[in-house]
Amino acid sequence: MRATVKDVARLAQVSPKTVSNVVTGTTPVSDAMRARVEAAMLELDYVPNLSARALRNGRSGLIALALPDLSTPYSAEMAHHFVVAAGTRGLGVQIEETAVSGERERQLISRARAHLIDGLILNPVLLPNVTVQDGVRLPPTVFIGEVEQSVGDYVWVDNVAAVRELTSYLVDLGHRRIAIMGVMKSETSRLRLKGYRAALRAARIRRDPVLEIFGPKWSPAGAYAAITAYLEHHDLPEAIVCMTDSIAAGVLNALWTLGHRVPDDVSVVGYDNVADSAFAVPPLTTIDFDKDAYASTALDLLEARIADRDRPIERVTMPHRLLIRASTAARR
Amino acid sequence: MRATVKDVARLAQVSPKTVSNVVTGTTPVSDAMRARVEAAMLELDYVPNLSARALRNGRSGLIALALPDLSTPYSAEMAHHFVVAAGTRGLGVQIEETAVSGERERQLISRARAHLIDGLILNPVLLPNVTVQDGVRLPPTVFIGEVEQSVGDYVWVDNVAAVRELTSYLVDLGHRRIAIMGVMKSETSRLRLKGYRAALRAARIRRDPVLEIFGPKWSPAGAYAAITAYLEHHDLPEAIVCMTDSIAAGVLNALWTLGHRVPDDVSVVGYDNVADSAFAVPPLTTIDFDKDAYASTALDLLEARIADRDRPIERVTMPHRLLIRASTAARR
DNA sequence: CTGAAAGCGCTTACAG
DNA sequence: CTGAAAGCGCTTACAG
Repeated sequence: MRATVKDVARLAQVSPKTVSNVVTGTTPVSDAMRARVEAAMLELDYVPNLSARALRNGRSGLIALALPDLSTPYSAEMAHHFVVAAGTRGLGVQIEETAVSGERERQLISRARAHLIDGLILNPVLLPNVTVQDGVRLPPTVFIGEVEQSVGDYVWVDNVAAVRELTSYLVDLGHRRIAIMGVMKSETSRLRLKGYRAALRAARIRRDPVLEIFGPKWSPAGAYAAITAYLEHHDLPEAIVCMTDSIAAGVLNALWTLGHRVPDDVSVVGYDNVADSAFAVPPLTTIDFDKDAYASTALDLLEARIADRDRPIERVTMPHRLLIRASTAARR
Repeated sequence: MRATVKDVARLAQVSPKTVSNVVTGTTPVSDAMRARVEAAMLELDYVPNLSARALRNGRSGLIALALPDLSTPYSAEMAHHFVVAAGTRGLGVQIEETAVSGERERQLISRARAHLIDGLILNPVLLPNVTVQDGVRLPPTVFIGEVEQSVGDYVWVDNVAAVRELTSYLVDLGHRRIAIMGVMKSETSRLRLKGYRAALRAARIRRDPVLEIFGPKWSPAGAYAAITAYLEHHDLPEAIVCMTDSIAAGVLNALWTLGHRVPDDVSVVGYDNVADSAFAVPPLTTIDFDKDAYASTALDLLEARIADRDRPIERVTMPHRLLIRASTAARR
C-alpha cells in the first residue's frame, strides 16, 4: 500500500505535522529534521494524496477548461496555451467539451463545484446572456470568447474592430464586391458581421445581402460545401472574408477545386491565425492575437477570482493585429 | 457555504447514510424516502464534494491524458476523442503536455499517483523502453502511440505495415525516386522509415540515402524549411512520403511556393488523416484509422487495468487503411 | 521549531 | 430499508 504521512512520520520519528511542514514548506524546518524526513519519504516512496489535500484545503489545484470542440485547430491551440500556462502556476487542467451537448454549458456552470476543480474557464458558444445571468451561483469562472455578458470576468478580442480592419484592408486593395462567409446564428458571427458591415459603410460600399453567405458549419468541410453551393448560382466575389481560418481552409480548397486562383481571381482572408494558416496554399491573410498572453490573462483573472470571489468583475480586451500574407492581392 | 450530506440529512430528517444511498444508488431506497431527500437536496442546492468522495473511495473519476503537444491537429483530434469517450463513461480528463519538458514523461509515470487521477493514458515520444521498465511502480497506465514496450498495456497502429502500403501505392503509380520526409531520432520515425524501406525492397528499388530526408521538426514550419533547403541542392523526387500530415502540409506549401505542381510534378502522401487533410490543396492521400475506436479501446484497457492491476498485459493493434485522394497521381 | 487533536465531507462495514 | 460510528489522508489552529 501507499505510504501516508503517518508512515513517514513514524519512520522519521517525528510528528505528521513535521512531515507536512517539509512537504508544503509552510513552516520552516531545521535542516537536520528536513533531511531525516526526506530520507524517510524517499525510502517509503511517499507521494502525497492530493484528494486528501484537496478535501482539507478546499482546493484541488485543478481548473476546468471548457471549449466547444477540441478537435478544431483553434481550440487545440487555445488548450495548449492554457495547459502550459496553468502548468507554470502549478495548476492542472481538466478539459471539457461543450459542443457535445447543448446542455453541457449550463451544467458546467451550475455543477462545476461538484467536480473537484477550483475554477472554470468557459468559452461559451450557445449560452445566451440571459441563461448565464440566470445561473444562480457561479463557481469562480472566467469567460473567454465572444459572448458579451456582465455576470463574470472575461477576456476577449475586439471582434468587431478586427473584422472591420480586415475588410477595410480588402477595400484598400481595390475590392468592392466583398463577401463574408460563415454567417450564422451565434454571437461570434454577429460581431464579425457587424465589423464587416461597418467597414463597407465607412467605404460607402452598399451592402449586398447576397454577399453575406450563410454558413452554419464552421469547419473546412462545412465551408467547402457552402461556398461550392453558393458559386453554382452566384458570381465569384472579388474577395471573401471568412469568419475563421478553418472556414478559409475549406474555401481555399473549394476555389482550387473549381479552378479559381487565389489571390489572382479572388482574395481570401481568415480570422484566428491558426498555426497551419501560415502554410495554407496560399498562406492566409488573417487576424492574429497573442494566444499565450490571452491564456495568461485569463488565468490571472481566474486566480484572482478564486482568491476573492467578491472582487469587482474585470474585462480585458486583448490586442489583435492584421497579418498580411499571400492570399490577398490588389484588384487589377 | 455549500451544503453537505449532513445538512441534507438534517433537513430531510434522515441519516447521512440515506442521503448517500439516494445519491449513489448503491442501496435501494423507498420512493417516499427518496422524494424527501431529493427535495432537501434541491432546496439546499446540494452538490456532492468529489474531493471527499475521492478520498473515501480511492477513486476520483479523473484520468490523465498525456500527449506531446496539444496544439498539433493530430493531438487535438486524439484529445477530442478521448474526452468524449471518457465523458460517456463518467470520467473526466486532465490533460498533460509532455513535450514541454523532457522530464515530464518520466515524472508523470512515477508521480501520477500524486495527482488525483485514477489512471493515465500516455503517448510517449522520447521515453526509451528502458526507462519505462525502470519506472518501478506504474500507476494504471495505457500507452498509445509508437513506443514498443512490454511493461504496460498499449494501443497502436501498425506503423510499419501502414507506411509500407503507402509507399507501395506510390510504386504502383509508377514512381521510382520516392523520398521520405521527416527522418529523425524517434520511435515513430524509425518504424515508418522501416515500412518505407520494406516497400522499396519488395519492389526491388535500390534505396538511396539521399532520398531519406532528415526533418527533426514535425510541423508544417519545420517541414517547409527542411524540404526547401533540400531542394536547393537536390532534384525534385517523383514522390514524397511525409511522416505525418502536418509535415505534408508544410511540404505542399513549399512545393507550391517553388512552383512545383502536386500531383503533376510530384506526388505527396501523409499519415494520420487529420481532419484538415481532406481540404488540403490538393487533398492529401494518407493513412487513416478510426480515432474514436482507438480512444475507446484505450479507455477499455485503462478501466480494466484500474479494476485489476494484476491482469495480464494487453496490446491492441488498430486497423488502418490507405485513403487515396488528389495529391497522388500516376507517373507519366 | 515541533506535537497531539480535530475535522474537511464522504461512504462503508456493522448493527438493527 | 435505515442509523450511529469510524476512517480515508491530509493540514490547521492550538499549545508548548
